[in-house]
Amino acid sequence: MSGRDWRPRYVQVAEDLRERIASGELASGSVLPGELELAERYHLSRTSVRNAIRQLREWGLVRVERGRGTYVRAPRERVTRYNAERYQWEKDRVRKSEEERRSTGGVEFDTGLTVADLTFHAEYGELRADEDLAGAFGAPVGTRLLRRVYWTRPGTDTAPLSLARSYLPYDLAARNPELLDAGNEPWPGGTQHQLATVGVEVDRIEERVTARPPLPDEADRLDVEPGVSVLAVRRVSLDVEGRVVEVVDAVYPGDRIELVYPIQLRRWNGAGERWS
Amino acid sequence: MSGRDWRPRYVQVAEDLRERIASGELASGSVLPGELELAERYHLSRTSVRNAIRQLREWGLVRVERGRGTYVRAPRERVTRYNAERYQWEKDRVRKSEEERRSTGGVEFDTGLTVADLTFHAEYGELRADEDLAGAFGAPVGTRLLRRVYWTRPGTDTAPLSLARSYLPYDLAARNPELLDAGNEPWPGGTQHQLATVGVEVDRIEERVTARPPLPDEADRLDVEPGVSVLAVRRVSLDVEGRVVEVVDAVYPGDRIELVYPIQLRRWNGAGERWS
DNA sequence: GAGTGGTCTAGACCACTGT
DNA sequence: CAGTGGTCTAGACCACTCC
Repeated sequence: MSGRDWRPRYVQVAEDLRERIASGELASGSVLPGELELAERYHLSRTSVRNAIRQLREWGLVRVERGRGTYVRAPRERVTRYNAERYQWEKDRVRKSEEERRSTGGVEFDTGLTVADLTFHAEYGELRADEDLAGAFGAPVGTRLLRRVYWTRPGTDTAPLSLARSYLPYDLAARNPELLDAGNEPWPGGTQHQLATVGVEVDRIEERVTARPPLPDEADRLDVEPGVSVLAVRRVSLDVEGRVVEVVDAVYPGDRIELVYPIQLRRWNGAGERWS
Repeated sequence: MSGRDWRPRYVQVAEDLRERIASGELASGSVLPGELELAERYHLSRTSVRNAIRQLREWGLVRVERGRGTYVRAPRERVTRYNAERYQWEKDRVRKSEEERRSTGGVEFDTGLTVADLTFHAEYGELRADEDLAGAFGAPVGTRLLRRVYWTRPGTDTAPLSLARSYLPYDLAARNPELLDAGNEPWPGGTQHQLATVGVEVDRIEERVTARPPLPDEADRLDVEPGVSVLAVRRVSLDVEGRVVEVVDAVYPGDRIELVYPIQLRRWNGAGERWS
């Protein structure tokens, strides 16, 4: 370094380590030197080194494991989700044969993987709508809901790609008792097919996207460092009569997922140069 | 507290302060006691108190100002952006009179505010496409681009709602020299009208949404604490011939913005109960 | 038992803000 | 000037992992 560097020392250390990771000197998967050793090397206290490491965690560059060490993360490839196309694809699939439906699920749509490569988890439960959910359903507080929790991940990876809480009106789901049994998951054809078995055609889906730091349990399950961001998506499905038939709160690791939304505008159709 | 609380002390302090803020005991806008005083009150070291305050910052509950103090944030109302409707509305407006266009801009569409209530900033510059932008435009690296930086905020608030970098192919923009002059901003009618003056009809817009921690300068400008998340949106506009006519990289404070995307599915149209 | 990261202490000096 | 938050030190004890 030539001249003074006025940034705090711990920022300089973080920068230095960042460069070493980027250059491959610290290969992904390898262990960083222990905090005491880093402190010695950089002539700093352990506290300052820890501050530097906190930066690296927030940047998503390292993963810290208690009692073991600090590891360089594999550069994460982003998975791109085309939700609009995906839901249409799921809807089209509802009317295909069970065999066809069984062969692929929604995650494969994103990743190209087959069912065998995926770890899938589902938990079912019951719930009374709180104010928030009641508002989403346009139903009274206390309405009985079927609550389902999912997480999916590519079998090769250790990191789930999504964590989703789905809510269905209990009375609606109960029309087909099979829908109340978590043992039937993964359901061939997905939620839209499940809804179809009780006579519901999904017509319109609205996604509300926000970003926030992960809650502690989400950080665990999605394997994101606390301090990294997650995308929180609330997905509301409406049937052809405009009734809310499902509400999903999904959480994605912000650094591994990219959500793509296409917006088609109406054409002017040969109106020529009418602008002023 | 009854029984042992095994969480770290600083987490307990953060929780305690969180509850005091939620209950209104610490009103929004008010100053927290200094770190030394908090340390004394909780019988902790200043370091531990600082850890607690770091949590509150990540939760977006307090804002820290150096040399002044730590302030309780106003609970942030979320602004909801309906981008699909918004772009259609902007497109429709292209063919309205200049007077009509002049009266409202895009931000008002979201907030209901009028132009007078808004602070608007634009900077123009030139740029050669790097690999990333060249890929987005489907053009060679080094292609000349017009680069425009915007930020907007409600005049009453101190916090910008968005920070956007827009890129246009320079040769396209140069067909109307007025488009090269930042002095013409805010342009009545927005980008779609600007493009219309050089003969472009925008047909399709694609938004790619990700989440990440803010860069230091973004944290400054958007007034989010470092550690809080931002929504990063890349918006690509295509004209009726499928050419990329604009690329925008927009950043929104994740805790103040909600992006809504409607997804309309094709109807089955009286096909009846064909599911198996 | 040795090594790791997580928490915590009791100091210190600094730059910045207000009066 | 006094008070604030930002950085930094040189220790300490703990729970956890691995051998």
